[in-house]
Amino acid sequence: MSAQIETPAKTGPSEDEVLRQIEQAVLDHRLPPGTKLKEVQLATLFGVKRGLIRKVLTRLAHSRLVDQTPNRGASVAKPSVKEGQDLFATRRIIESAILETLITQIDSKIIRHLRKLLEREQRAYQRGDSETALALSVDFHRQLAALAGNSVLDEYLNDIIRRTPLVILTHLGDDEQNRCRNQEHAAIIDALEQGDVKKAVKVMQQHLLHIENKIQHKPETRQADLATLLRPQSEQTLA
Amino acid sequence: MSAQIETPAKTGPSEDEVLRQIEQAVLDHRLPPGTKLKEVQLATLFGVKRGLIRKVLTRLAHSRLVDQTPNRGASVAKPSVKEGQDLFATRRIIESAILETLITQIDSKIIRHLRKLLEREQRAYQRGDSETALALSVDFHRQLAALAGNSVLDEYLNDIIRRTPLVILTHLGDDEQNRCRNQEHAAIIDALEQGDVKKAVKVMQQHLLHIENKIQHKPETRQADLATLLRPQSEQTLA
DNA sequence: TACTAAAATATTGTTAACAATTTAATAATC
DNA sequence: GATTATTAAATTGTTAACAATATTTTAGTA
Repeated sequence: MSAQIETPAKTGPSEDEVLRQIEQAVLDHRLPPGTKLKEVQLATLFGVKRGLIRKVLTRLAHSRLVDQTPNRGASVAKPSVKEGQDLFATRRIIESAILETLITQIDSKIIRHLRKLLEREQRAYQRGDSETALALSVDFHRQLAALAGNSVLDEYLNDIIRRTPLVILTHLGDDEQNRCRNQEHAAIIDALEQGDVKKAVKVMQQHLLHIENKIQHKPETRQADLATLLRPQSEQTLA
Repeated sequence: MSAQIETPAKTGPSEDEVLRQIEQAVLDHRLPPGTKLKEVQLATLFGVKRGLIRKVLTRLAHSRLVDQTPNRGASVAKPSVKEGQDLFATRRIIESAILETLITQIDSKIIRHLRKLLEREQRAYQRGDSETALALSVDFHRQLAALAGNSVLDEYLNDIIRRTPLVILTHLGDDEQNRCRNQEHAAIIDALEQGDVKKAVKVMQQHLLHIENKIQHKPETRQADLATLLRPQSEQTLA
């Protein structure tokens, strides 16, 4: 392989790409709540200008993933207990509505699609790949929202999903116990297949309450290394 | 009073103030969908720098109140029929959930507060002040959301409320017929007072469906210019 | 006139330099 | 040593100048 002498004017990632990568890092628990997001550091890390980062941070703050204080910069948001409770309560409402919307258009193809996703999730879990398992369990909820076909509900659920890790890490800690149990995902698929919405909704409610009920007072939080952002790009395999 | 010779370095409105004013203008039907939002024009209008406006437009686009196309600037969003339907369907879900949350904490004080608001709305309507009437009827829904006490539900309802005029003006037109009927607001208060959530929810559903059902195929005032039609594949921002 | 091409204008996008502020480091005082 | 001042460094915030692109106007041609 030949050495590259001249720097080839590498064009960095776009604004949306940077945004997505930071969102993904939060989702993957690589960026814990409270992490300071310094502009020059991010700019060099992503290979973009500071102005780009600045704009992205503004957008992230607008959707409450980031806290911005004048003259003191941005950091990954740390939702209050109240906000966490409200978020989960709303999540139950939205996810129930998604199931009720989805049931009207369930067919065997959708069921197969969901089972396939679930299978991958289970396999990842069984082989101890908890990182992939987490991503796939998030995907399960996302797929339900997308399949329901209501773009606004989809939008809102995705907003909630992005903010959920912040609540869990702030108030519960990064523990296997605080994640989706995939046998409940299985039960939801079963109920959908049977056309039993009420049951599907009930399981979903319990599924979410399982975590929600734990939200009380916080344990600890530490500052994370921004360089973890360089590691990532683990392709979140999405069908 | 002495004449002021020197220009006193008037400090313009803040970023948030500019944002709110534009949002309010949309809410008041003063800024119809499709209106071009030119940066310098807005900057001089508000007495701020262009950079400020630029940031505000980014935020407005992030919450789908504004459409932004690279190199062609921003304009007030024109939601599609599909988006309009999804928005209204979601609104029914959210407002119902708000009523169900609110009912657990209803007391005579809240009822009095709502009736007072309703009275002002009715008076404004009766004296032909349709601008105030519109604002107050919006306030009715907003107050319900605020009183329910779930900050995320509140956030989402406000998001929907801000986007609703865009749907109505794009697909129905600025007509008295396409507004809240305040006798239905009255019926909702009555049901809440009686502690009858089911009835309150039912009235709310009808209330919203009254407008929602009209959304069909657009009377489309859009003058299709050839340049836009010939432009290859506008990038669809996927949620 | 109707159409095309070219120039002029207007508008958005980007950048680097600088200002303002906060944070960290060092020195001074008790 | 602990606490407060003082200085230095780092970080965020702002701006004006310029570049890139789009739009309008004008001129040219059949």
